[in-house]
Order: sequence, then structure tokens, then C-alpha cells
Amino acid sequence: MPHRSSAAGADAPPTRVSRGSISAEMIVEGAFELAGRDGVDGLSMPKLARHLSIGVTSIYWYFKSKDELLDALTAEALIRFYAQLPTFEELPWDERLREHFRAFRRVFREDDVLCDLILLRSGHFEGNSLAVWWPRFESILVQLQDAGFSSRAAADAYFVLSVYVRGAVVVERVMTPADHPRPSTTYQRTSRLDRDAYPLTYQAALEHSFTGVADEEFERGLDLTIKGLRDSVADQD
Amino acid sequence: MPHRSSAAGADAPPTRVSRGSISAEMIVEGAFELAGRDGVDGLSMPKLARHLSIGVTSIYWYFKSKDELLDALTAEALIRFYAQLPTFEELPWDERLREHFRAFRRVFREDDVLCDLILLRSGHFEGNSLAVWWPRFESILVQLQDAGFSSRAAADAYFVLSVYVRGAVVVERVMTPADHPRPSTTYQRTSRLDRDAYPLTYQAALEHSFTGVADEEFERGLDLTIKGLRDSVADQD
DNA sequence: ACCTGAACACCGTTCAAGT
DNA sequence: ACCTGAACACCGTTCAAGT
Repeated sequence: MPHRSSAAGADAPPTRVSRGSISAEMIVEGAFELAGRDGVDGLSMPKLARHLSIGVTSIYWYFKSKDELLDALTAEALIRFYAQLPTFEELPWDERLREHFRAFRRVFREDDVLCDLILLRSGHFEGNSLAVWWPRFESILVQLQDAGFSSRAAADAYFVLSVYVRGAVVVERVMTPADHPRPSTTYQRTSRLDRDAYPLTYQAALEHSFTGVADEEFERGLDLTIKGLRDSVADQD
Repeated sequence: MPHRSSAAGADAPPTRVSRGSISAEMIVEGAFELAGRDGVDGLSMPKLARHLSIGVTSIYWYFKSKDELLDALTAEALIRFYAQLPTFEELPWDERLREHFRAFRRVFREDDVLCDLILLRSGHFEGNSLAVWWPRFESILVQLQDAGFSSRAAADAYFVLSVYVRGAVVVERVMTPADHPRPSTTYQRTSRLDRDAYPLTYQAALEHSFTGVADEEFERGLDLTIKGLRDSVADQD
């Protein structure tokens, strides 16, 4: 039976955190720690409060809702993402795009929290979050236009690759849940596949991952798209 | 004050649904109705039970968990998806791929429930779910190999486009939440963008959607990739 | 076999305080 | 101003029944 707060006696004064000892940054940091352990989906307000040894409701003084906290996490995730992404400024435009988007994929594959926050969470990016992206984008646009791309073609080039890579990352993330290892190979998928009715599909199942986003397939897709860009700029001359 | 179950008197005999009147199909159908109204995220077991006028726990006789129910919904979603997707068998391979993936995107854009279940939900597809996809895939592979693609190049061709289109759909779905209309145009994004520091980015913001997945951008990305495929098969001859 | 309510541990959020 | 527990409406799931 729980004792009432009005009960007499001074047993176990509930430890109360001192006045200025909580901050938005501290909550965000704790949330990243927790999300790293339990996943973004496993993040809850009570668990976060326990992790930080503060009252659950204290969080609500700094963030009006869980959604607003996740907005702050996403903004921070973008910063951490671009901090891990080299610039490749010394490379020619085609190699630079390849390395840029290779690294883009690698960072997201290595950090599910960044992936879930930036690529999978619904909702616009808040305010200035994308500002960390602008210098990268600008620098690549400059180089592409120097290489002969029109203003529109340069942005198009960036976006085709960006959408392709985001697709590859998301498909892999969604198709390979936590309990499975990374492979995403054919597994026993072929077992139920009717070999006689679908011989080419059967053959493809032996050679491919069936998702199109294993390393070699990703590389070939990247190659094909960049080659297309190379040809398109050559045509224009 | 709630009355105890042991209270005397036969007031309001709790209507109990008759013996064989529930089925897995009926639950799945009700779940689609509810998800259509409240979104996949808004689907809950109590709400579903209320919608079907049955007890919450009755659902658990047909599906061991909510996750298992969602697996069944996803399998059904794949069937409904391919039922809406024309085959385009009469077209030459390049036009067929374009129309196939245009329709692919259109169907997902028109039905958020299918999009959320098939493209965004984590976890492998269960058992034979992908069987509805095999004949489409097989038929396209046949045509591509007839057109001169190798076994691997044919599957690669399908997968690059597939990953690109899934990327485009997911990015749009994730960037444009329910309360916003469809546009995904520049909005006031440019307002905070420093025009002097990032002139090309500023220019791109005026011309592009900033996500790379608006209609015209998607079409140009599709064109570029298909042109790359056309060239790659021409090179091989 | 099929269907059910009560109960449990959890969640996000609000409120009315305490300091 | 900052921090808090109690309380509320909700959720997924289990259990011990009823028919």
C-alpha cells in the first residue's frame, strides 16, 4: 500500500535535483545515450527521466512534448552526421560524388540512431537544421557548374544520387531488423520460389540480395548513375 | 463507482458475439478501414476491437500479437498494391520500366497505408508475401534479357530504379507530414538561407523542391537512369 | 474451440503544487 | 524560475475464466 504524502514522519526525503542542474543539452545528450542502447523507438520519457535521475515532468519544462524533443534530437543528429562526413574537396567532381555518397551511406549504416532520426522520422526539419548541409551542397554545386553542368543539371545531379542513396539506406534499414545480422542475402527465400515458373527470378535470387542494396549492387547503381551524369554533361558540349 | 462482477441482478447482459462470427480476414479488413482513417500509426488494438464491436482480447485468438497482425496487413497490402499496378507488357523495355516505376510511385503516393506498411515498416516480409511480386519481376527480366541485358545487368537495372523510386517515395512521405498539403515546394526555406554565402544553394532553392522528389525532379531522375541503362546495353553490343 | 473482462505494466501529458 | 509526484487516458498483452 502506498503511503500518503501527508503521512507524518520524515522518512526518505525524496532527493530533489538542485535548481540550475538540468539543461536542454543535458536532456538531449541523455536521449542520445538511451537511443543508442534501446533504439529511437525504445526512447520513452519515463526511461529518459530515470536515466538522468530527474523527475519525468522536468523534461516538459525544456521540451513541450516528446515530439519537440525529437525535433531537437534530429537537429543535433544532422550536426553529428555532417561532422562525420568528409568533404572530398580535392577530388574531381565524379569521384567526389561517388565518395560523398559512399560515405553518406556508410555513416547511416553505422549509426541507426542517425538513420532513424534523419531519414525515417516523419515531419519537416525544424528551422535552421539544414544549415549544416548548405556548405556541402554549395561546394558541390560550384564544382559541378565549373565542370559544365547548368544550374539545374547540377542540382539534379546531386538529388538523383541523394534520393538513390537514401533509398538504399532506408530499404536496408527497414528490411533487416535488429535481431538479424547485417547480411540481407538470399537466405532461404529461394526455397518457396517456384524454379520452373520463374527461372530468371530464381537465378536472380541466387546472384542478388533481393533488395538491391547489398554492397556490390549499391556500387553498381552508383556507377551507373554517375556514368549517366558524365555522359549528360559530355552531350551538352 | 464501478459495480463488481459478483453483484446480484441481471442488468444489461453484456452482448457477446456469436461463436463463428469472427475471422482473421474480418479483423484484417477492419484494420485497413481504421488505418485508412487514422493512419497506420493510429491503429491500436482497443480501437480496432471497438471498430469491430468485439472484445479486445478476441483479436489475440487470431493474431498472437499486434506485430503479427501487422505482418498480415503487410502481406495483404502487397496484394492490393500489385492489383493496382498495371503490367505494361506491350511496351518496349525502356518505356515499360518508366511506366512501371511511375505507376509504382503513383500508387504509393495515393495510399499512405500501403506506403507505410510496405516501404516503412521494419521487419522482413513474412513467408510467401513477395510471391505477388515474382511474376512482375520475371516478366521484366525476360524482356530485358531479350533486349540484350545479361542476367546480372537485367536484375541490376530493375533494382537501381526500384531503389531510386522507393527513395523518392519515402523521402516525400517522411518530409511532408499529414497536416501539410502535398506541395513540398520551397516554402519559406530560403528566408533563413544566406544568399551571399551560398548563392548557388539559394538559386537551387528557388528552382527545386529541396527534397529532389517533386514531380519534375523525379521524372528527370527517372530519365537519367533509364538513359544510362540504354547506353549500357548499347555499349555491350 | 472460441470469445471475454479484469488486471498489469507501460506510455505521453496535464495539473496543481512545492521551492 | 525551475523542479516535482499524483493523476488521467491510453496502450499492448496475459490470465483466468466463461460458453
